[in-house]
Amino acid sequence: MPGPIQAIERAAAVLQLLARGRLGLGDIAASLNLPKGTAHGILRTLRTVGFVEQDRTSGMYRLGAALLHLGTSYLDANELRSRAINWADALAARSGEAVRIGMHLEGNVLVVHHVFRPDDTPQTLDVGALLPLHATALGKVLLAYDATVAGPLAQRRLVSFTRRTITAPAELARALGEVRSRGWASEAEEYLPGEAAIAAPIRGHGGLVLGAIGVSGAVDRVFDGSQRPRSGLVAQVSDAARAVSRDLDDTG
Amino acid sequence: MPGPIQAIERAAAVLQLLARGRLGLGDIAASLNLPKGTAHGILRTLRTVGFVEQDRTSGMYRLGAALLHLGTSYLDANELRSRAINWADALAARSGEAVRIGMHLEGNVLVVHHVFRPDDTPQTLDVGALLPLHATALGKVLLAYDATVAGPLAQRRLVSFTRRTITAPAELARALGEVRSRGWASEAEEYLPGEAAIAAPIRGHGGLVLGAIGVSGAVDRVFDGSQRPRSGLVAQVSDAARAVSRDLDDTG
DNA sequence: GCAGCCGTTCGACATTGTCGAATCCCGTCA
DNA sequence: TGACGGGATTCGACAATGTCGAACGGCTGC
Repeated sequence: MPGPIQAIERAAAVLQLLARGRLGLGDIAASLNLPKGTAHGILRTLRTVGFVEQDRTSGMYRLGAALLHLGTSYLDANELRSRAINWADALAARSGEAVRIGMHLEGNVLVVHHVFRPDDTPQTLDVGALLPLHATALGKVLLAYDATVAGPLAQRRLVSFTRRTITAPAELARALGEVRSRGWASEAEEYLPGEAAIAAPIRGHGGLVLGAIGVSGAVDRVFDGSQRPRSGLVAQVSDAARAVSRDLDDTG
Repeated sequence: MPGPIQAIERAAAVLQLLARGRLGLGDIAASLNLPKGTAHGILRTLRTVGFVEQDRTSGMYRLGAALLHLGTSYLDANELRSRAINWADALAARSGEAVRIGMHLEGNVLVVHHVFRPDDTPQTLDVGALLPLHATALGKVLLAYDATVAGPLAQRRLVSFTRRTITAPAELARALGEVRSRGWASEAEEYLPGEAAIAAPIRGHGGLVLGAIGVSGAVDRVFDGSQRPRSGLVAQVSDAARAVSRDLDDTG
């Protein structure tokens, strides 16, 4: 494979950096080990195409509006998401909980679809959000079934979000074995206090795991009195996952 | 201003192209007047950074998942949106209609926020969608108040979406004058049959129009018996727009 | 009014991307 | 099965292009 184009790689790195928040030219140049002049040229170009905007007064750079449209255009073309939308709605209605669909992206779970819990409480849409692999039910499913996901994670430190986050690699490995044997994953207060989740794998052509679908909600609704995921919810999630997989296999 | 970086400009053009749908290498090269080899190098680079994906079997290219995260990261940093969220919720609750907030992007209205109509009917989120300037209430507001928006549009043909879409430049100019004198814009079945909308400008520092906020819904709910926008709704929208503007001015 | 910081410009250099032809791969049709 | 065709991909020589670091200019806060 011949070499990638340097300027484009650098521009992408700049965008990834800015996704974490607005930065000044100096910070950007320093983070990427680039001369200020070079970084400025990249920024200037990204600004002309609308991928980056600059604060008039402070001079700081932030992401631009054109990226929003590109991001949502990705969603429209996403096979997994478009197939899963109907099943996700049904799952949310039946389970009474919020439903999310996730895929692997560079050591994270990328949320590609989100159906609000069917009640009137205000909720924030987290389509496009990145979640940790090891602390969410969606992520555990991806880790358990996709070798290309699990490999890179071995290098990374398992960061702790709550007291119950799994941070020991051995313990995570055991949990993933359990996921594989049961065919679904769960999580209680490992990422957000008071929140629990259940997820199952979505499979494509030859059983290949493409993503995960799951419900999440208050821990006392998702888990029963004996600290276990409610079996009714588990069945609903598993059924939905199988339905999406069948859908993908039929037409894909 | 020194020249922008060619490779990055081209990469951006490729992404904009792919936002319209998946394409083969040949199509991309032809559309951009590039040799296939050059286009391939750009695509290969965009693939390594996750901005583009390629179909294993057909070889076709489509946008990549990394863009989704960038797009939503833009939303998090967007001042206008974050200020307006609370007011948009309130407007939706009071009016009983869907609320959208739009900004100008390259001759279109970019939807940066969307609150569903507060009932149980299924609705699709169109944050990130691009709407026409001349056929929507949000767009008319932007056209009426922002010279940098109106200028470029003069060159473009006014495409027709329904029988009621304004396609004559003179008629549009008259309508925009009316918008300026009233302080708000409306639209009935000019974009989607059965749909009507009302919108008002959101202003920043020195009265500069940054975007627009408005409601949209069934034409017989938004308009009254005599084909005019319901005055109650107009007042609600105008109030919301003023509230957001004040919010922006206070802290911006 | 001075010092330091930060974004921006500039021009010489050679690294880097560009180009178009040649190659490979795969699905299709004879 | 074998030849065809359309597509993606590779390759290497060329020079156009991006890179670099130093110098500039405007701003803020001492």
